[in-house]
Amino acid sequence: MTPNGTEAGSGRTIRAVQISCDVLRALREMDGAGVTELADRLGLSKGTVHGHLNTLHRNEFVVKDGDDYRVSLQFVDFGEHAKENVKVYDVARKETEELAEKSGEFAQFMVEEHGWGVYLHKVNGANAVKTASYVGNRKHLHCTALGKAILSELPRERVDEIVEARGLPRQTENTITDREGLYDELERIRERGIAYDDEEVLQGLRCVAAPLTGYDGTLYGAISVSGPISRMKGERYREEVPEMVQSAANVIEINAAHL
Amino acid sequence: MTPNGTEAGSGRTIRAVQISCDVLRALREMDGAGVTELADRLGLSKGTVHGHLNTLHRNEFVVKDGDDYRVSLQFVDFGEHAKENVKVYDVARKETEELAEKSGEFAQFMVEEHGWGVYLHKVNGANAVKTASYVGNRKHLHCTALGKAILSELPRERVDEIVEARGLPRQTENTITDREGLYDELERIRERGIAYDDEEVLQGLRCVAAPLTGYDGTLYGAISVSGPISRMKGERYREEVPEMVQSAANVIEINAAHL
DNA sequence: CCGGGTCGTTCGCAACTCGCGAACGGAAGA
DNA sequence: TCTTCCGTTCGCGAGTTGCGAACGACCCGG
Repeated sequence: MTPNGTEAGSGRTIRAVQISCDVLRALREMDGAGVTELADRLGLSKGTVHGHLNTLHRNEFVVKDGDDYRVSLQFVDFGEHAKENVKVYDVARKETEELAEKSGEFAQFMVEEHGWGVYLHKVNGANAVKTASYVGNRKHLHCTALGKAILSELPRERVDEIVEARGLPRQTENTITDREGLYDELERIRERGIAYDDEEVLQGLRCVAAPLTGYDGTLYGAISVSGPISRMKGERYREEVPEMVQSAANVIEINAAHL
Repeated sequence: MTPNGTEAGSGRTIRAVQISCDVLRALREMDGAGVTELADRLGLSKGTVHGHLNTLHRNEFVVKDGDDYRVSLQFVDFGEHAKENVKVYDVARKETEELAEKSGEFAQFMVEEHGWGVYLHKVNGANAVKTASYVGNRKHLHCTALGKAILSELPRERVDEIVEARGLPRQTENTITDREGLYDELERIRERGIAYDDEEVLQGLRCVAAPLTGYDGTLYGAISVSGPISRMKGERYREEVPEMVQSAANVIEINAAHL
């Protein structure tokens, strides 16, 4: 059994529950839908879908808006609880805000879950930069500075597991898409203690990230500063910003020690 | 069939899905738990609970941390989607921030769902006041200014339905706990266009709220300003703040018109 | 170093659930 | 008015699922 599940398929799974999960995922992706629409998409009978929606509705996981069903706001409540369960959440959140202020740039905080990188906080500094990601968004780990910082502190077999499960899809022309290249990059990150993203996600955007690790080696996540290439260059990109990120990371790690 | 489901129980429900929902709710309340713990609490066999957790884990709705299971961060993602589905979310969010800045107090935005009041945004003004509620939190509608503002714009039969389903539990000694008293209060709110909470939630805290309605009568939610009784009194409490709230509500309503 | 207790996990079996498909009723459009 | 589309209901039989017992790993105390 893997330590932190990303394994493909094992043990018994309950068909009815699987169907409800499929229904929920479809509702999320479609931004709401009717019974017939869902039944067609999922290859199920209308009666079946209706039964599932009815059960989910009683449990307040979906809302009914006329004849359309949508994912309910109870997910916000559950999500908030999930965030609170992240050990360093409160400290990291506060420190991310400070990092944004100090740098004047865009600061973010990410953790790993199920082999994905999940954004948990994002703060605009004085010079706002728009990004497509939102809090709760799940992204591949290999193609952002934050994700690579996280991967760099995971044991090799876990990295393999994640690559196996999630793949290394190309994001831009700078994306690392082969396993060897990833290993090399992670090694460089471990040496520096800092991960870079040089226009790998978005043209003209650079990002500097540091992993957050406990003294016992546990990995908490990563924090970063992103900004346009016009401001992120030279000594600022190589020294100044990395030091700010590193020192914020240290503060979080120290505060995490007595939790 | 009710227009916006709060009805008790009708139609077929799927037992396996019901069990998984119970498991998720229990996990949320217990902040994570093991198989045996859950089985005892829910009156199910260990094997059954394990099967459900396994299915939920495959679908990434729970995380496994050693032998404990917890609600996953995927709920954050789903929650974000649910928020985006709220029509006035973006406008209301922005206007809530502005309201906090103008008033210097604590501003909030709430919508109704499944007979609950759900906080969707909260902003601290210059003079921060701590409150227990968080974004995504679900509260009874009858015991806050925001909730009463919402109820005041709902048709009477829907109010009855909600009272039937959720009850009128006492929060403080000022809580309205009988149906007649509630009707009277809602009538006063409709006359003024403004709902007050005079230490009904927390001693020393006052709140001023306005409902958000479309021109066709649809109800979007409510926004409010809360502050300590020391600052919320006299003309400021009766005129100044209500006008600020009202005008913010108008901006939202105007922007909502062309959506 | 051993043994009792705990835990998560697996598995076979029987009961009953649940997915199907057809039929119904209402709403909207031609 | 007739057609079509939708959500909803319902009976039936295949097969899913919940149970309980058994297993193996782990921890702790003796």
